[in-house]
Amino acid sequence: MAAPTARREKTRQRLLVAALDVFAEEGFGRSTVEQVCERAGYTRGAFYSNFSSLDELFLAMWEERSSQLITGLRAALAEVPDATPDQALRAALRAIPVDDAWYRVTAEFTAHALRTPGLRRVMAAREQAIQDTILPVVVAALGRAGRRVTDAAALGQALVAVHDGTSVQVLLEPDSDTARLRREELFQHVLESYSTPVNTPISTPVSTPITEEP
Amino acid sequence: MAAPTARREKTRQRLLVAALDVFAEEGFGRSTVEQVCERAGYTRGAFYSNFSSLDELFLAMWEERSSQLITGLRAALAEVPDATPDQALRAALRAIPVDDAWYRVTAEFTAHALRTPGLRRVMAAREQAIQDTILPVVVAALGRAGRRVTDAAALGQALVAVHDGTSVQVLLEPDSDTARLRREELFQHVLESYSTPVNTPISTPVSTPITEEP
DNA sequence: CGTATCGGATACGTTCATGTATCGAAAGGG
DNA sequence: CCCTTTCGATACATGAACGTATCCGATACG
Repeated sequence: MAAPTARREKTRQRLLVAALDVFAEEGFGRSTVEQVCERAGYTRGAFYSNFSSLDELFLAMWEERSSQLITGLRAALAEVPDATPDQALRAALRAIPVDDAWYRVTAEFTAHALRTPGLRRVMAAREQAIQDTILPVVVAALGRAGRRVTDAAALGQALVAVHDGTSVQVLLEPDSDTARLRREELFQHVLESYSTPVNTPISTPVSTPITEEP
Repeated sequence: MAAPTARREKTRQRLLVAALDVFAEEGFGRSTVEQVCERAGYTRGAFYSNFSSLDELFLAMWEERSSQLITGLRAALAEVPDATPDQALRAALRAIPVDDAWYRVTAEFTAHALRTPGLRRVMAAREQAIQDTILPVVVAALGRAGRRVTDAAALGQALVAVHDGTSVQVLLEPDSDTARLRREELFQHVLESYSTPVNTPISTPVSTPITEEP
């Protein structure tokens, strides 16, 4: 009973993979248990033996997938330990590409999470994990470039926001890549805005000076 | 026949209003025609007499709602013609509050649009309209503050991205408002990054890592 | 007023997804 | 090698949502 027997694990895995595809194509709300099973090559019996509801599968799939992304991101960043901010940025963007299918699923999951109190925390935690993964690398890279980050937490939040916000724009115009270029531009502006050169002792804060300490 | 008779218009309107509520609560995919009708105080007969599918209703509702938002935004900005960038920003954020229900619906609509080719264009057009509404005001305000915008289109895209990206973060932590503060902070950084003081003759080009200006 | 048309309600039949309960086959253990 | 347990397939009953076709009341119009 304690052993998740290889077979079981495999079908579970195939169901999770199938779920992403189906949800991306049909939308979560419009997806059915049978569609997922069919795509995975099973019948509903297998499903109900592994999950109790589509909701549960959705959560499991999203958690697995997003933690895979974080892992990949961490690995990619670890490969360029001495990167400049620009290089680090590019490495990160390469590790987390703007994927159409994944974006759709994430958008729906977000909506779902916002209306399901328990899931809010899950999402918030995931977002925090992303920031915790990026920040040390970004701060270090900026440091190497002679810049000190003033408010790391704020920078982390800003980077995630920029990623999320620009992803749609990039996906909305698949043919042209001006959106993609502007996206990188924006990232660089943010990196600059949230850091100051160590040489310059005169720190000129923006309009509202916010240098807080939690 | 050409006249949409007052009665018809009223029920159509009530259906649209009900739709937003239902979609926000249940999610679009999980919503049914009957739920919408029930909330609006009609039966399915009324629905099929006005719309041919939930998809059609969804689109109609989203278009109406979002153009209302743009109208409101335009009006709010028109009321403060001599605003500083900071004032203009606050006026805009007041006109487009971060609304939980509307965000959920928008998120799902985005996902839906990304998987429905025809809707992509609709969304893209709407995004463009938003930028066209904001930009002149923002550019003017920055001008009054002695700043010239270098690349207006890029700024518009950035502002929208920041709005979208930070909205989730604000909604994810409803109790604390640090996210909300950081959101404004980020907006201000962006306004600064995409403009340069007219005094300074040395124009520092955008992309590559550069020093901060003023 | 009377009448014709329009708009929404009611009443179908049908399809489809769900969840459970049961059965058979594949692993694993002695 | 058999026996037990586990896992997924099959069968079934139920309920829900759909779309249509029809009917009736309200509204505009002569």
